[in-house]
Amino acid sequence: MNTQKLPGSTTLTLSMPTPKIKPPPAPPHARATIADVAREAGVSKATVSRFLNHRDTLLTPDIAARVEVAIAALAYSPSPMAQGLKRGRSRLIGLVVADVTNPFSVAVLRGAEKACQQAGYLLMLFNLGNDSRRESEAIKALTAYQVDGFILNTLGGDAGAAAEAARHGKPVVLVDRRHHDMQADFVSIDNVGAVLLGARHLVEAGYRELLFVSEPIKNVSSRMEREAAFRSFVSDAAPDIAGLHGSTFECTDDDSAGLDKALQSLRQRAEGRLSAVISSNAVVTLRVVAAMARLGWRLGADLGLVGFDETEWSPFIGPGLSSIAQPTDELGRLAAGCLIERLKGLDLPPRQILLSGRLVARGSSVPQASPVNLQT
Amino acid sequence: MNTQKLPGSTTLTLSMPTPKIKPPPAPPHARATIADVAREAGVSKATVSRFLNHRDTLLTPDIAARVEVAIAALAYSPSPMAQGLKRGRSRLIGLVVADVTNPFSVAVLRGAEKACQQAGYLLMLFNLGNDSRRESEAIKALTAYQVDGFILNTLGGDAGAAAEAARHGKPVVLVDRRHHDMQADFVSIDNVGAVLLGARHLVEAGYRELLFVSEPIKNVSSRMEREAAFRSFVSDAAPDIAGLHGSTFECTDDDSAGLDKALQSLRQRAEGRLSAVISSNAVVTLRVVAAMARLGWRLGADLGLVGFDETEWSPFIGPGLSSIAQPTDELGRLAAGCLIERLKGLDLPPRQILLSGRLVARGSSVPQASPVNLQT
DNA sequence: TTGTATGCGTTATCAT
DNA sequence: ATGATAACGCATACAA
Repeated sequence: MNTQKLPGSTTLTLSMPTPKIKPPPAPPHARATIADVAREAGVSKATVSRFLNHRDTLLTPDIAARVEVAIAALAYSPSPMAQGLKRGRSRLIGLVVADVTNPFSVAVLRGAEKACQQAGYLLMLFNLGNDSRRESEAIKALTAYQVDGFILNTLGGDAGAAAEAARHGKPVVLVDRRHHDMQADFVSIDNVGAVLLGARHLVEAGYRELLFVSEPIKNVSSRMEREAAFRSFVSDAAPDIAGLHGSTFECTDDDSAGLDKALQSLRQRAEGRLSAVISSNAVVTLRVVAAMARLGWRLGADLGLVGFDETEWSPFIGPGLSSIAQPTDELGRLAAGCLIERLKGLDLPPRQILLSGRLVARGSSVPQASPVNLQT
Repeated sequence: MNTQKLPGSTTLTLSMPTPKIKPPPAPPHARATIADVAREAGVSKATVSRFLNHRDTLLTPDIAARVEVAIAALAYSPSPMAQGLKRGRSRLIGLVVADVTNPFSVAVLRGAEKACQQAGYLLMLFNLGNDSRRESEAIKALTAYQVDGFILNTLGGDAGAAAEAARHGKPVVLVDRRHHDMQADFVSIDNVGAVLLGARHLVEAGYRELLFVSEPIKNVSSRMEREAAFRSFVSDAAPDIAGLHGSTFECTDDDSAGLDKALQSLRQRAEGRLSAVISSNAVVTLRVVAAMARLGWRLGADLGLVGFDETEWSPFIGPGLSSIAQPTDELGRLAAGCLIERLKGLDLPPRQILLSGRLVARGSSVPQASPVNLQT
């Protein structure tokens, strides 16, 4: 043990009493490893590991104490990477979002992130930028990182992608948009109820010619459900309400002219009856508002409007935007909560959690010409 | 090799011709490892690894081809976890955000996420929820995961935290808020220029009694810079402009009464001169708008307003909100870009990248009583 | 109760 | 040019 070769060390002898040949006392600012702690505490790595993971299996108080101080002294914390490699799980949760631009997504993100943090999970974010083709890419990248589970708020176009994740045994929770027959928890607003809330409100306010404006339905479940709910509301209620009529319109990002035309023909159809729009989310709402600005129409008076998603700016658009508020924070929290329960071992058939929306009535749904300055 | 013990396998012999004892051909849906590929291609793990990482060191075309098909056949992709453990880097970037609620943060996040994705990095998100005490917690959690670098948009109150990250050799880029004398790249809007843009615009429009409204300045650099810029604009310009006067106000989340009072005393001070507000970000802008709604004042006519941050809803608040647009997407992209350059080995002294803002003039900064309906 | 040894999936340092 | 092998930091089955 004495005459070992120390690479790169000449045998110059200084006035050091005991040469103390221990391996270089750890490079200045590298993270301490479990081995360092073990050495410091004079125990084996296994003991340290047990102290960390199985505090139930009794250790000698003496030893436990030594390990504890060593850990504190070295500011040791285990490497999640190594743990992940060994355990197969990572305390990471993958969050895939269709579009971070959408206020709804951000709000959900916010709730989910908070819940994850509290449970000691970190979030890996993947934004699709509304490009559904990248969905499977996202899942792949995230599974590569051994995320323990997924929160998905995607178009679900590439159903296979998410399904594969589930097949790998990773729990998945879908938010707002359900994928076709997937084994996964699902957290969403009660779309049927929410649409009813908005539609009834408009009818009660006196509007009769209704238009449901949505982003391209494609196969997005929430859009389909909302549109279907609107349609059936109209056909159910029409017999009882004189002059009630409804139609729908899909509005793309780049075709503002099309939207203008749709709104004009709406009022034309109305022939004196009051007409109104239900918009399927905040992005669409803003498009409708922009169209009305172009047309020089007044919210409420010339055209009623109730939009999905309550935002901080809803109160301040024109006479105030009436909206159908979603409990976004709660949705995010619940989604994360579901996932974490599963990760803790909960084994139940897929659940559906439907939260109800809340109507926030403002000036955009009152037909009487309203004073045009701001009001809360 | 024949009579080895297969744990849990009785020696029952079926009509299988060749027993083909190879280790269970991989549990159905586990990810393929480099060993699987090696076996499939009939080469060593080392060769596969070289094929992946050192395509420059020539491999026999024959072998390379075999490896290639094996990889494709098994849909193999390396485990970032294992790579991280071995290499010490993870292709992960930590993004710490003071407040995901702030539209500015989200916009930056969006730009950064895109750039990272393109460069093959994934984003780990940590939201502080405006709780600066959790800053070091965030850094710690993220370093634990071996993130290769940080993008920080935080209060910087806990300067030590970020500094420590830098000390660990991890590159750091600060967005919008610089920390006290930290060795890090810094990406931001040119605050002085931006404030000038807004202030000059208001003065040109005829406003004379100016109020700068900000969130609590604390030690946040961007808030300090903006406030200072406002102050020096006023003192510089006052000699040349009759009746010009300016003051500042810090507005907290919960004290709407205080804001109301501040605005009222502003108009009182004005004594007939036109008064206006510059707000330091979108959150504050909304607070000011809310206050004006409470007071029943008209934007532009009763009080001028120019706010930092252009949003999708800016055009539709009252007569349109005049704003100082920040190139948020670009800021995010640049931040990520800086970081990735560093990760590629670039070794330069810390850079400062300042982008200039753009004034978007709308109705909220024209004093003439404007038609109250929406206009773009 | 504690220590020893092995393996998780990679990469890198040796040989060959 | 390719193959065996030893880490990386940790958890665990097994031995003591």
